Amino acid sequence: MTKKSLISGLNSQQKDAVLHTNGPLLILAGAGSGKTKVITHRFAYLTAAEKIAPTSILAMTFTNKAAKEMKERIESITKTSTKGLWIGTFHSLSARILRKEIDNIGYSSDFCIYDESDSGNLVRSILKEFKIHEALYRGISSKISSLKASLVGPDELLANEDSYGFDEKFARVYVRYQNELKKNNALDFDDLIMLTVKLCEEHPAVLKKYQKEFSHIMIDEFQDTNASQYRLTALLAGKQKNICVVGDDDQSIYKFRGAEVGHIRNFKKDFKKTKTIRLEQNYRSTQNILDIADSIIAGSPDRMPKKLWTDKGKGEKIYHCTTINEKEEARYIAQSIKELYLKGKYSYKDIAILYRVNQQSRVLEEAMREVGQPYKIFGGISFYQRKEIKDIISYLKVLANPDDSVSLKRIVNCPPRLIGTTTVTRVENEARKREEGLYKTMKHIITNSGYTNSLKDKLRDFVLMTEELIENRDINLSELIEMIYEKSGYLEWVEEGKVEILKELVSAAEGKDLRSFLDNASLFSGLDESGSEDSVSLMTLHSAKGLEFPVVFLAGIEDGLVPHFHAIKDPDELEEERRLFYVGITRAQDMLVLSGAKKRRLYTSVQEQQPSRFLTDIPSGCYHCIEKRPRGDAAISSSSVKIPVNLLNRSPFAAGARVKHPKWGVGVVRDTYGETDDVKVMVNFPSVGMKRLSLKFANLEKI
DNA sequence: AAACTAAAGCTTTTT
DNA sequence: GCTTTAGTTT
Repeated sequence: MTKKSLISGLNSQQKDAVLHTNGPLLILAGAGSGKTKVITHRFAYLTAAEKIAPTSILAMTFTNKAAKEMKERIESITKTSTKGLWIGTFHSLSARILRKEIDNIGYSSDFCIYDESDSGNLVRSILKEFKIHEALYRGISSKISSLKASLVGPDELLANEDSYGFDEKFARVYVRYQNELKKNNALDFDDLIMLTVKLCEEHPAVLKKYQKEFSHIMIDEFQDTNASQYRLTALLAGKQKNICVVGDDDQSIYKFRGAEVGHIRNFKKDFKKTKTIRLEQNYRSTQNILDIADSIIAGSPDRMPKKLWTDKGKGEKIYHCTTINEKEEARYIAQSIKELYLKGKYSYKDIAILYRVNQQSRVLEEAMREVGQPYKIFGGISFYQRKEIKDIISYLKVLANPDDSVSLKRIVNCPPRLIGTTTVTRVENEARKREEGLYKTMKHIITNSGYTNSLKDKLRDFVLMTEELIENRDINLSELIEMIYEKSGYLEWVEEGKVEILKELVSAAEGKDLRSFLDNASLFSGLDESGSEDSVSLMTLHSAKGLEFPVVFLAGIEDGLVPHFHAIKDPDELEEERRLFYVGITRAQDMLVLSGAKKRRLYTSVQEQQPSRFLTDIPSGCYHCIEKRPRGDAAISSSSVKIPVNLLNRSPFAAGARVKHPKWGVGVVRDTYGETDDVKVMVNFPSVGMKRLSLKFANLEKI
């Protein structure tokens, strides 16, 4: 690609951003302003025009999805593969550095990576041993995580006994946790970053090497960086300071995970001579939507000034609908979606319902079923978090790294081998005495006297099986997994219905090697979401960040939900709620509908709800209010039988079917209704628009 | 080891 | 309210 064509499709600010290749660059990228386009074109420009080696550019994102999109778009611009380049998430790229260098700080390079549940289990077993109430493990895990995110390791905590709200008991757990991780040859998510920082700080030669290697650095979603990530980027940017950060302080919504919006707001102070570029042209939303968004975010203090604009025109009206309760709200949304769909302009995948808490999805889901609209809820448990998958992954982890006692404990009695808690505790005590891992201790027990025969027999069976599997750990991974299913008896033991997903795991492993497969299993939250079917998307406001939809419904715009009642006391958290609302609004391209209920059931009690306080920041006249009262038939419809969505679409002329009419040609069925002997369908024909037809008379042909 | 009962949760969650 | 999980029973 030529130099010129790389910048030809860009607006002037985007061009400036691409062309500024030396020194720190801060790109304030408003919602929908084409930031990925800028990053990818900048990457291509650096390599094509500035002759920077692609391997010398470090491009870090937060999510695998963002990394994947970045790679794909770079590939399509440069027409070259991005394989082996330094494009990826903070965690995966850090892991890559550590695999090479971690022996410098006394770890082994074949470490395994613990996900949240693995480290949670480790914390729990420590609490148990320390006789601390086990149910506290969640809070303790998250405290450990946030300390690590702030680069406060156990040593730092002990060295500053008077800070961080020091608690001796907690400190003991923390120290022990970190020691156990090391014994298990394991790193948790936060270690991946924290230890990379430690590596760089304690080994200047290593740091220098990577500073030299990465002549240019780009960071996406910079407003989401936590202290350790910020330190890492600052270290790597080093003297060359060819660091380009892209983000939007208005969209900072992850403070609760350690993200500090100050990193982007103070970037210019930390990096002298930073050039700042604002991307303010929005290519996503109508002016009406941007006006609402602006009136909300304008009330945010300390923000970096920005004003989004569009040449799209005013667009559709924006609505705010109030209903008597959350069920009516859900029904209103589902009904509106149905009407919208029947008008034929939008398909289901163009529509999203966004909400503050997952709990809200329940009523919305119910209403969608009642009205018979297809939907998909995002953000449930992912493939790799399912119990059966985690079990098998644990087998693999043990085979790759027998020191991993957390995974070992997970599989030792699964399927049941009569090695229950008493036996495990017995082995654990022995392991502590011998200062060895569980697996080594088991091996010791079966070959030495002083233990009962029944204990030895049970453990011997398990160890022999494991040894056999370890011997085979280098064979084709799919075959290895099938061998685990067979030798462990797992496949026979597991419930009928679960066999299918175990088969999926085998095919997911096809052609991969054990180590990288395990890294991916920990570092990836799920398999690729197959988003091909036409359905409405339901998700939280948080998960919607980075996405866009032609039509967006924001449900539960009430005080207590947006802003959430946990966030109302603290001004900083309240501001984050405002930004969250802003993120929700700016997901919409053409149509935006806000809704709220007067009464809402939250847990046990029914609460009187007030409209969100943020709504008062919107000038009157910017949106239209609707007061929805339940109609007389509401009671009847709520008691009507719920028809599963998949049954609704069984007829050959179900919604979504493509049909051919002798006169009007090909069209798409949008709805069916009427009795079985006189079924009527609504068909959208591109030539003539929506038509109501009776199947009896219209000579429709399914194609 | 399955099956039951009691109890504790409960904001958001990129890795 | 409802779901998940820990603990107890058989």
